[in-house]
Amino acid sequence: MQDIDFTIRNVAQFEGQQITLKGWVFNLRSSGKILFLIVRDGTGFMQCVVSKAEVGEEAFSKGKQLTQESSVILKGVIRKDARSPIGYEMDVNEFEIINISEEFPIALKDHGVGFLMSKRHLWLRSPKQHALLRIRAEVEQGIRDFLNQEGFVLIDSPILTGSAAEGTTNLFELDYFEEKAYLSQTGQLYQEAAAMAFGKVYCFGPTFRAEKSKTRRHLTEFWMVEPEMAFIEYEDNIIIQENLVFYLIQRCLKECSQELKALDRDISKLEQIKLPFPRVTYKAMLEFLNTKGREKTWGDDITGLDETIISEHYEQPVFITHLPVESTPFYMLPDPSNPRVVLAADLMAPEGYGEIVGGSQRVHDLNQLIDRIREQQLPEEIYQWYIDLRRYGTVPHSGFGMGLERVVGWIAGIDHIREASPFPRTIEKIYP
RNA sequence: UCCUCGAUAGCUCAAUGGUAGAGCGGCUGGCUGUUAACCAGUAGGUUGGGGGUUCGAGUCCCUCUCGGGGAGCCA
Repeated sequence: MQDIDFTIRNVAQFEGQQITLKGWVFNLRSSGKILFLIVRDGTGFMQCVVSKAEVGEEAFSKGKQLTQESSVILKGVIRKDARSPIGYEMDVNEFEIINISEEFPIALKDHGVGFLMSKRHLWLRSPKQHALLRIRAEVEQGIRDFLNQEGFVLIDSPILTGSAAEGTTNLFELDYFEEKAYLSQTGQLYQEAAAMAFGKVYCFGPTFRAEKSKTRRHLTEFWMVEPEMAFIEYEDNIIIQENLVFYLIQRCLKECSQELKALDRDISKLEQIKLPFPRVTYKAMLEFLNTKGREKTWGDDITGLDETIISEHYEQPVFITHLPVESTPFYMLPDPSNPRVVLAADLMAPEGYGEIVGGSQRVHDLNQLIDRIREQQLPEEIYQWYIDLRRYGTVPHSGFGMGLERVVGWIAGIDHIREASPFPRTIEKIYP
């Protein structure tokens, strides 16, 4: 029964034992009498040695027919070997070929990203992509574990919505039984409703933006976690955010060291992250940007280039706080002590990665909310249910949204977030 | 939507306006310690589509299509 449990990831437990390995030939080299197979089983990569002396003439010549990505079942003994990157190899004494793979399109050499994305269904098998998506899985699980420990309840927001949440960004429109509906760009407003029922809640799922963005930071479909907390105000909201981000870094350093190594990530950059994260007001950040040659005045957006400048300057994630009221969504609460700004903060990851979290305290006063909706000339009718939340036992509350692919991209140290998604959707990529 | 760069063998790329090539991958053979192995041989092309200039276009011009990078906007 023991060999059923064998995986390359826990190979060390099987030294000296006869095991069965089921997997795929990642690469192979052969000579007249010895065949080296690098086999992957989904958990890792390991070299397996087939020698003619061990398996016999007939089996050996059969083995020489193997190609890259052929599927095999190998039986053999695990042996410690200093030459192996994982410290162990397998001496094969018996093998079965499930399928001789046709010529695999992705050779073991450099390819262009356009080609690799067109073969995304096959590219997932490559070591770096494999490592990246394992890190994504760890981050996702980490987010759930952290929030559950903190007493949050998962309340899924709908993906099909009848109205735009923020009114500004482009939505994917679709026909909903002869009415217009949209793919959700945020679950936040629904989370506010849920927070009034459960206290601390979150949603975690795909969101959609039909903006024609073509940058390393954008996807048209991306995953976002959106916690929302009743009775939590601006300050505590920020503390939860930095604790979550810090937790995710620590967790990946601990659980994904192999993956980070496979990606050549400089983990010292992650190891030096410490709490609390610095906070800089929007106003002070404009002054900083102007010392870097930007010409920013009050009300200007912090653009992608600005984000790069900021996040290359700071070694820690940094909050940009007290954003100008005129350029922020209607639901953000103006600062009672300075109505020109809102009690909101965006979190910038270091090393040039830019914004990963955006959060704010929400407007909870009925009349103030109606005023802000009117100021921004939004269609009041469709927000009636949201306005209702301020009629029936309204309380101060706060929340934030964190982009999964951006966090994964930063932790993994990749240069474009599309690789942090198994099947990324970008402006011109819907297949495969 | 705009700016910019690009499209040549399966892939990554080369080729001054003058006979389309290399490396990798494939195939055949050789090799008992290779880590994207190495050595020898071999097959593989409507140079993205259309139009134009020219004695002659992969190369110059126009246009369309597709793709990379970036802007705006945002997580």
